[in-house]
Amino acid sequence: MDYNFSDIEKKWQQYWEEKKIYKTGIDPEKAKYYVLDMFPYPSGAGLHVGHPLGYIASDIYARYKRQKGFNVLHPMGYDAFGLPAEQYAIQTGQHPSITTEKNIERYRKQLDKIGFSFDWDREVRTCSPEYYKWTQWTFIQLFRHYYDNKTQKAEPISDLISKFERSGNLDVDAACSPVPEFTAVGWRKMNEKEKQQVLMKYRLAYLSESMVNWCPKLGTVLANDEVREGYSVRGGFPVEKKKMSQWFLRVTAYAPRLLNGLEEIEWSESLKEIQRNWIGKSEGATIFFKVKDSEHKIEVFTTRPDTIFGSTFMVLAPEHELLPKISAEPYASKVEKYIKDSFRRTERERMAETKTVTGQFTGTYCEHPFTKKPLPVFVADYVLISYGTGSIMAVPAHDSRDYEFAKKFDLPVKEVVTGGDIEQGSYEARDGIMINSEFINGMDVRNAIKAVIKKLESTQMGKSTVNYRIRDAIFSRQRYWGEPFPVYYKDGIPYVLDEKELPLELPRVDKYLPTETGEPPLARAKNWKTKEGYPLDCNTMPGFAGSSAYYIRYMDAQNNNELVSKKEVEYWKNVDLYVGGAEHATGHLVYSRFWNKFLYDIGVVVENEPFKKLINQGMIQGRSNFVYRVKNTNKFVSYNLRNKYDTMPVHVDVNIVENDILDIEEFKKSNPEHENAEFILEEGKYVCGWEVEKMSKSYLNVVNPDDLIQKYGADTLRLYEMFLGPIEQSKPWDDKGIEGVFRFLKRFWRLFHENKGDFCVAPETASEEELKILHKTIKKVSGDIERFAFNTAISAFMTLLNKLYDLKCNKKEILEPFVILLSPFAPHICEETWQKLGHEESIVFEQYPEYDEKYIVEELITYPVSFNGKTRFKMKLPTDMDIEEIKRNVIEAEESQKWIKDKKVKKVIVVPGKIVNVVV
RNA sequence: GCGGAUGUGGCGGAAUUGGUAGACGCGCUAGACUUAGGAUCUAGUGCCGCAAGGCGUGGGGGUUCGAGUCCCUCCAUCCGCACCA
Repeated sequence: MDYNFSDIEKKWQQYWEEKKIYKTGIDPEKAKYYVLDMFPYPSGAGLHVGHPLGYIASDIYARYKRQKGFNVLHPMGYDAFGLPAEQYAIQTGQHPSITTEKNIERYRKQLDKIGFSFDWDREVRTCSPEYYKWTQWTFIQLFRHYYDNKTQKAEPISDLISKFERSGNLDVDAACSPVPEFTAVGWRKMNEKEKQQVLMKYRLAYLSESMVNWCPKLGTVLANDEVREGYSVRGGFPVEKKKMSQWFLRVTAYAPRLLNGLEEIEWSESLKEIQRNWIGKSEGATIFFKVKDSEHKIEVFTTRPDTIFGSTFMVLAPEHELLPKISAEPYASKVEKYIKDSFRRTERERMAETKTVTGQFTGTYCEHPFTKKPLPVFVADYVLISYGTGSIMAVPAHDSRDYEFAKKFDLPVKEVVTGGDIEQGSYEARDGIMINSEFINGMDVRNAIKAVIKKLESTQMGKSTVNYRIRDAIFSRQRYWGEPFPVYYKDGIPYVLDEKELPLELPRVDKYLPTETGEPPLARAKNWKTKEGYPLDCNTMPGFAGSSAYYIRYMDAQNNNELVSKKEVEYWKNVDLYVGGAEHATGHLVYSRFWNKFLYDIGVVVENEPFKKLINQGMIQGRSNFVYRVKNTNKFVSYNLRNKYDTMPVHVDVNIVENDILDIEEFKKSNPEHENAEFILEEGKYVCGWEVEKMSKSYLNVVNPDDLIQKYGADTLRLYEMFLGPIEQSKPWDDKGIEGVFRFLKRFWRLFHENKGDFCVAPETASEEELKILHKTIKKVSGDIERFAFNTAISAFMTLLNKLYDLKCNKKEILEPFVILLSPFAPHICEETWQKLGHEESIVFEQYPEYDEKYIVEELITYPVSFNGKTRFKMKLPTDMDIEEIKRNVIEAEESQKWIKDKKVKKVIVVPGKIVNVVV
């Protein structure tokens, strides 16, 4: 009987589903293990061969862990809110939920065919009200909490109010937006609106006016990582700056914990480094510069307080709020013009001109905190409002941008650290001795920094400061297809709905576009207000809202009363293994860590970090094929002959090319235009060229898993995707080679069947040699799975199978463990053979074989013998032979004489069990 | 500019701690079986050389009895971030 993969796979997929094999629940007898994949956005294009790569890896690991006796939680769901469905809705008028539903159905069918071990009873969809009820619920909690720097955690706003009533905000050390100081009396004097405005500065979800990336074409605000070079990443529309009222999440409050938390999780160093850079901690000092003849102070942040005596001017960002207040005539109007111009310039223009320095004197001077000398104040767009305080003390001698600026505006350059040549350029290194710097002269940079900070603090002109690059996340989107905010406005003041009102469901609208007045689509909804008649917020939440806590919801997906019950979360805790793409390094993986830490603070979850171990699977790129059309003809010339003609490369569908050889007949059929095409062949074949590109429909290089499953079966697909190479490496997809693993499975099948095709395994006891190779494979494969080296595990299976063929071994004693070992990789064929071996239970919970050390050790070791580091021959010696004896044996060996000859043996190095090296 | 990753046969890749470089697979070559084969099996396959042998892990240098692996330096490719004070 042949290996009929399609019958076998259908049979077992049905069996698993009917018996609910993968259904999981709390089992206090077993240790839990939570394996999670990043859930997909169900796009209209369906899965391509790159998507399942990570899912296959995690599925193998989940199956392995089950057989190792763990209670494995392995769920799947859909990140179903998103722009493509909304765009489609705009074009067709069809509600996005319909398209989304359809796409999900297709994804599910494709996923099912690959044979994953998901517990589908726990499925979540971010767009279903039962799910987003809890996204909204969490938002309400964020609104009702602030971050206390003393306790280093989120605390209820009600506590903050009692503090205000007791002593105002003087003793409060909290993460907040700039807020004036007030006393208890001051607090009590405020009216409701004023109180709410103050509280808003403290909330972890807060409303704030801010400069945002406004995309008029999309009618929406974009996050910084959604804008590239002044254009929207999706759609490529121009983006401009605009002041808008937006919801924010105070992610910055958690910056230190987000940074420190990285120490305790097993993520790749490179990914942690990306997060560290994103959080961007820098230590330095805040220094206040008094503005001459004014009450105002300019606050700057610097990492080099030691260079303070080298500061010769000040620069503010164009957006800086002090500018209009301090600019003095006759410069004020010029400053105003400069600000306007810089706003008009798009990000792209500003970036294109990084070489040209621009700026404008404000007519105002600051006082140097130590020398009391006047420093001119400039506005220039090389200073960014979003970093630090939006203002700097310029030290041209020791900062290259300040240096350029000083040269252009003819400002003094004062050297304060030795080591450079300020005629040539700035000297930025931290090596050198302080000069021209009064009380810090002669110190090195490190000590000078300490001394300056000490002095600043004692004179109250500054303080030691830690600054973070990370910014609060803008949380409003002016779109339809997202979670509505559970927020209403009373007298223009935002209040959150009571939890009982949740979910606040998306209303129907006539169109999925902004209104004519530029309001978000929800403003089109009739009756978009509370029962009491207060208007509801018209924004929706961004994509990361729904994906920030989905891993928690899986633990208790059906629970309608809580985000997650105590019982469930105390059992499942957090994700042990998370598998997904590295493109989420700064988005999703920062936000969900933030989200989790907040939920931890308010006692909903029990772990500080959501994802203990994380594996980034590499991207599967496309491998495009080309044919070469002779210009202005219908003639195509084979790859290696193309230079003899004037040709043009044309993409050709990779599905009609095999090993770069074009299927000419299929090519002719593919397009009426090609029906009469002529071909110039080499050696009777048409060879195509190739290139690595993104996998995309337009490049005709999309490989669909369904087609491969049809041709080879899911088990082959699973094996091949893993066999391709290390999981973390990006690589182009290439079908060539899939035959190899297919052949392996066919050979595996035949091992259990006689020539006639009947199932047949031998009952005899296995030989020493057979047990040896089996146990070595057990050791190798389990080790490889533990370190996610699935490609080498598959090699080990192939080696074992080849060896069993050599030994003509089809003994049950060997084959049974073999089937279990292979089952996480190729579950269908293994269930089938397992059943044929006489087992009634599914192999899914069969105990994973353990290796026995006694079969691993060898009595004889083949030593490679080298002379001066070059291997010359091999020699079998007993494992337990002592070093001196090995030396004697090697030197006296016949083959050695040839290499020693008349030379003197200087030294013999023996590494027991490894190698012998003779130095002559 | 800064940061990260990668570089090994015709191809995908292996070598987990400095110890036989090229496991395993593809492809290719030759042969066997078969009505046939895009099935299966056997043998071979890093490069140069008839051979003995020599050369080989992006280039150059170093440490070591011994380097794909460690150090220095240069080059190439890919991916992040980008006026970060």
